[in-house]
Amino acid sequence: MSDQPNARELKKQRTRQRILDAAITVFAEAGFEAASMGSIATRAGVKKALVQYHFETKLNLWQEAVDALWLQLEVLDNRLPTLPEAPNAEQERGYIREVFRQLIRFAKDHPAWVGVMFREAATPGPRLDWLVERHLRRNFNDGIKLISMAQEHGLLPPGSPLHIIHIISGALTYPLLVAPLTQRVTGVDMTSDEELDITVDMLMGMLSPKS
Amino acid sequence: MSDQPNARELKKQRTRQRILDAAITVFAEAGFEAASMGSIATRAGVKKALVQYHFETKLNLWQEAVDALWLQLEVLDNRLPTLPEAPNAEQERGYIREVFRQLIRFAKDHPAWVGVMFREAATPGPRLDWLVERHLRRNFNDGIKLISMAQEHGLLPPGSPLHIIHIISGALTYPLLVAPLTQRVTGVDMTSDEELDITVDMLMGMLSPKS
DNA sequence: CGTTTCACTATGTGGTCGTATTGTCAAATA
DNA sequence: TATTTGACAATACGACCACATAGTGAAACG
Repeated sequence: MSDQPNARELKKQRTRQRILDAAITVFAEAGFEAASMGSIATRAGVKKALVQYHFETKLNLWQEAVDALWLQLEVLDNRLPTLPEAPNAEQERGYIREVFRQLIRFAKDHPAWVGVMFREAATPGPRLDWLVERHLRRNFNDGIKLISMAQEHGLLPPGSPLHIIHIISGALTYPLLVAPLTQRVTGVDMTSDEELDITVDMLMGMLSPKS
Repeated sequence: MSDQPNARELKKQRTRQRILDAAITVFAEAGFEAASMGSIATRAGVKKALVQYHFETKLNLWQEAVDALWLQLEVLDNRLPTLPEAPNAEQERGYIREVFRQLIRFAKDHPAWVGVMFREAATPGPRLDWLVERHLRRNFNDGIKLISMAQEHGLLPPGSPLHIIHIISGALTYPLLVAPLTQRVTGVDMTSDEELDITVDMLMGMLSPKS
């Protein structure tokens, strides 16, 4: 057969990946409409026609870029701690805190993920439909499951998991989203590890068992 | 002089306002780059050249649209309750709760405001610079002042007002931002008054005095 | 080593973008 | 009523867009 690592095939895959990386960045920064095949090509250091050659259409490039982006989520999954079998209260709080820390750090380390996520989530349309069926529904269900489990362990206050996940997600991602604004107004970089930890600690304090 | 309500001048101002309203909507939905003078003209029911005639450039139209949008904030200011002189604990909690409710309801009733806000806040650039100096710095300082005051009254937990305002803002606006996504995944409309109230109550519970 | 394959390039097309120029015609003015 | 004004329209321009087509040249292959 022909799956020996051809020098030709290898180079092809490398350029493909270069284009994909550039596409992820540009799509996240500019949004689908404002991003252009030309700017993606330039950022990847290739000719515009080559992007078209490898990915046919802009929509197809976007979908493949999104898939590549979501692949990185598996890295996050592997970083998330697992709750010990018979944990004490101390261990439980440490667990949920660590989950929050990993979540917000992942979001910080993958601004493209946050960018794409928010740009598409805010606008109904075929791209959101595709994204929901392809990735987001599963992500969402996983999140709900995590919240429910944490509630059963008394780690989170009771109440609708749907609303809790919105509040937590908002509290964790908002500082990253508007970081350019905050930076401009206050000079503080809310994406630094120190500020992120403060945010997590504050949220933990708010979510702490029974007032 | 000439400020009697000319029939000519009156019609002019009416078309100007029509264009401005259309611009607000389109800019909020599509973002600056993806919004086009043509689509704004079409939505306003006028010819594209007329938009150019009234507002010269796209950037200028955007700035005037943003100014018109921020004018609506004054309505919010008037709706916000004032804290009684010597309030008891009950009144104080009612006060902060009402502030949250008015904030989230304003955001719901003015999706264009939220749209513009987030699209620009997330992307550094000259438009964000302009927006900060023109409106956001003042809005931000007002917010910080409100948080600090609430803290002094024991209405909010102690800690950096900067982080608290981020958490609260995120918790309140995130559900609205990703509402199209949530709707698509769960069928629940997080922008309905009932769901908004649940969110506010839950946030109030988290922020309640001393755990 | 001659032939074929294909990653990549040069060039083109129809469309839309923001912007500029010129024309038109009814209302305001004197 | 004769003239001027100005809100609005018609048209054009160069730039850029996504996408299409016809090469080209070096690596792969028989």
